[in-house]
Amino acid sequence: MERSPVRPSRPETDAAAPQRVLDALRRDIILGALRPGARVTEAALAATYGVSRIPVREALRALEAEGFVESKPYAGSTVAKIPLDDAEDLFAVRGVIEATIARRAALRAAAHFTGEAPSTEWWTARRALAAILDDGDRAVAADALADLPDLNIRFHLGVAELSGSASLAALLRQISGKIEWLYAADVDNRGKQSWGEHRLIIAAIDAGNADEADRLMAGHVGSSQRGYMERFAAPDGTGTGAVGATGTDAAARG
Amino acid sequence: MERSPVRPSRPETDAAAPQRVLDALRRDIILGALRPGARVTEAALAATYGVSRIPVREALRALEAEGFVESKPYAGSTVAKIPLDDAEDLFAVRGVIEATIARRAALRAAAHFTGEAPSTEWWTARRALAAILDDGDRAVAADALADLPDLNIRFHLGVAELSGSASLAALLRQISGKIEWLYAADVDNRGKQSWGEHRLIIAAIDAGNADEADRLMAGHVGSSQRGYMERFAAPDGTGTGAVGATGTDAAARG
DNA sequence: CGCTGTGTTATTGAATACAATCACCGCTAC
DNA sequence: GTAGCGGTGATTGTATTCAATAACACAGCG
Repeated sequence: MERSPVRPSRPETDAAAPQRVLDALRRDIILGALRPGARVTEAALAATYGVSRIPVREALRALEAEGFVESKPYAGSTVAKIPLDDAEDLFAVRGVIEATIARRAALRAAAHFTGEAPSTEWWTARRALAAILDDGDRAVAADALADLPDLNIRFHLGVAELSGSASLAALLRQISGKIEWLYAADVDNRGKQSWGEHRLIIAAIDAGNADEADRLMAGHVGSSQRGYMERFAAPDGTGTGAVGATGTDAAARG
Repeated sequence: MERSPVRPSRPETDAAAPQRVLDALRRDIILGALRPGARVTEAALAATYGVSRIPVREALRALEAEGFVESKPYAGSTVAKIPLDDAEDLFAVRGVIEATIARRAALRAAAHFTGEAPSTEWWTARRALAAILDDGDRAVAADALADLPDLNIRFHLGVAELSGSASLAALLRQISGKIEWLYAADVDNRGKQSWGEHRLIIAAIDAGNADEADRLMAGHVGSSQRGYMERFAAPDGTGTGAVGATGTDAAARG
């Protein structure tokens, strides 16, 4: 059957395609299936995921903005270098961002005690957080440690949504991707003892105790940082171990 | 009227087109030419800039990642709401990021005293910074205050490059865009007295004095924050003025 | 008179087609 | 033997075209 003369194809719109490719690619990079320096060509990815190059392009550009790939015009994209040197600084900044988020979430909860009605988005975020906490507890009980990294990210992003600050949530999203990348570079998770701290943080937020939420979250991130530093022990001498004035300030405050 | 059968056009590749559209759009949003809530359609922008919808798409997606526009599938893009409520938190986080950057830049300079040779990129960044400082001084002398906001951004991003931390530089880039947006929402610059502090910061960095660089940069951002807060004085009561434990901690440290 | 359902329109999403550039390889000259 | 150089292939960048969805207006009905 001949086709109509000016219709060489039939574009099938699938608005979720770029998101799928983006998530899959980012997971592959963070988990190490794609090593730093590896070339990622649009055509290959398009064939892999069964879509055209256009959605693949979108995903690659998003990953470039997130810092996971590097692109040069007409020269293609490669997986970026893992920011190992930035580890301590990233933890320090993350500590401040997360503590600020926790504080703000608690202030928002406190406002609910003084008569202000919780918004719909707040309830949605709070319910999602409860589900995440339950899932994490189940995973800990079943020793399904492989599920914890993903749940951990979702917990922290959930708190960010609870805080209502889109700007801080965006910053956290950007930085936590990098940190998960650091972790997955050698080990896949930092054990389950830190999961228990999550309920304490949520309790402080629910109670509207801003100082306590700030302090607990800072300590939570700080112990995470210490666990990382003990494991990888800064083989290079770029001042690590002495740079900690800001870092420990943020992590050990309170 | 039939057209030539298989050649309806001739794509002219211009790899810089998305960047041009991105920069122009972001400037229009930050400077207020495009108000929050305004609809931005791909076709209109394509006509405006004389390119196809594809580069416009790329620019819009990048702006979405940066938080300046919001998009819904098949529904179009609108300019996002100015994050006024996040102002204090954004300043707090920016203070920590910038102080960390200054500290790291100073540590890098200190390494040069102990025998490590400066890299080519370091020299390039240092030279660019010197030029920016001179340009700013000239602008201050000529009372060309309109040039200061742009020079200010370039100064801070230049220090980020000097620090050598691509991750922190990316975070700063994201957050400083938001802060400039806040400023430009009502006033265009915060005067010229703060420009003089820049040379002091660079002097501390060049001397390799990490604590001093950290302290000066934190104070610099802190006074910027205080200037903003005095001007806009939180008309809404979202806890502003009491949220400052983290904020003032980062801003007034030292 | 208000509301709902439907048709229309405008706008985005994706697939294909073509142009421009870069990287690599072999070749030639010294 | 090595450095410089041109050709060739591969890959990205953009323009056009068609499909699908959302927003909107209007007519019909309660």
